[in-house]
Amino acid sequence: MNISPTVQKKRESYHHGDLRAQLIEATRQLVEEKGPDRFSVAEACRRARVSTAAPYKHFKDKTEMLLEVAADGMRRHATEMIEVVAPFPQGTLERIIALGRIYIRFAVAEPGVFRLMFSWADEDQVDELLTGLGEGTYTFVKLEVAKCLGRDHITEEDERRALMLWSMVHGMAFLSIDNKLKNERVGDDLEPLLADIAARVLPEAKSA
Amino acid sequence: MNISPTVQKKRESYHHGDLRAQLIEATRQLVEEKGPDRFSVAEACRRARVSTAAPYKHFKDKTEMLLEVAADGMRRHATEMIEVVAPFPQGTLERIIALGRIYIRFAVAEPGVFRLMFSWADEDQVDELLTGLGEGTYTFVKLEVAKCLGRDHITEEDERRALMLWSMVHGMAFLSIDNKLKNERVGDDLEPLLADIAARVLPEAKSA
DNA sequence: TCACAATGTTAGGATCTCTCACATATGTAA
DNA sequence: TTACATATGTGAGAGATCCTAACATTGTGA
Repeated sequence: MNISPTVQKKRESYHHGDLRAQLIEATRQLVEEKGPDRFSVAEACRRARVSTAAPYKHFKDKTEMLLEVAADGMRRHATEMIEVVAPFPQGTLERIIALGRIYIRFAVAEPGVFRLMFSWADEDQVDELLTGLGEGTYTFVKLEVAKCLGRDHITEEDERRALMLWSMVHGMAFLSIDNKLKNERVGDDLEPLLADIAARVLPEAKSA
Repeated sequence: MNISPTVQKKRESYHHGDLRAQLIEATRQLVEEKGPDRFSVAEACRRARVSTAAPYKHFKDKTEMLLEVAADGMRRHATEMIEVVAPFPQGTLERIIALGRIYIRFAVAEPGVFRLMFSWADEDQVDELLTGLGEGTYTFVKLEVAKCLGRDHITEEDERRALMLWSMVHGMAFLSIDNKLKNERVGDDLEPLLADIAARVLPEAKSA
């Protein structure tokens, strides 16, 4: 088992120069390759070619390394969602559908990171940073829903509709990455399914 | 830290008598208390008052212990779902709503087991048993959907509708146990939300 | 320049999973 | 009942992990 060239780096000096960033990258790769549970600090160290004690100069513990990867995932996820609605006119179903599509695509493309972002029971340490990031993104979604219903501020009704949509794509994302949809080939039919769902939850919205 | 009385048992004989069952029960308890990731075989042994080598006479490895708990969860989950529709007439939305309610309640009541049942990336060993059990339950749900739409066998359209419903409750279950719904008090409003969702996905169904 | 902060390493403690050899109980056949 | 196989426990220990402590090397600001 040799080292991935994207992380490996011949080091002639005692100090590393860029260890923190390289450890995060190694962590992200390992979380994808092995899953968040099977990630080990020791293996990330091997990839970055440092001793197993080195990470503790940069991170409090293993959890903090994973947290960094999760937070980065949240930020990229949010960025993607904001970018993906841009081509479509405000208040249209197309924007909602695009959000759902990218949500599920992210989960399928990076299931390890997606799991870290959401399904993490690690109480206190995680909740501060991640829920902050998550709430920001969700507020953006709720505003999109509000605009579909002809408003420019979020009402309780908008929150109800947004929650239905979020639950649906979130559930579909997890069912996909947990391999529960073998017989219901969702990959092919995802697009019409998303459109159908969006229309059922937001029948009032105009459609382009 | 003392031992839970439900598992502890004074043992005067060399042999245990009921170790396998008690280990499974200890595993289930620990999965709930600490989460599936932080479960350790060693601690289950302490609770059952046996050496750390004892479990390997009954289980291949740690994964097999967890698998046993997950499979038991699947069976109980399925039983609950079958029982909960019984009071309502066939083909009514009430049955669908009852299914959604019990689905989410199970997740909230036993988040550790629920996570084991679904969010488990442990490839081969798991997929055989658990997906078998899961598919059985899902077929039952699909049949309920079909009956709501006036059929007694499952069509592609039924599968589409069932998938929407499953995704929605599955997503809501995970968002709940992952504590992502702090601001959207779902606990109180779950019932009307479920009814709303069911009506949107199955508008053709009669409602009692 | 030179003390000090930053960032590496080595060594080791505590814990964990799992295996191996051995101990003890239980059941079955003569 | 006795003898032996099988089932099920224990103790010891290999190998891996997370993390800390003490020490080594380098970069930097007064």
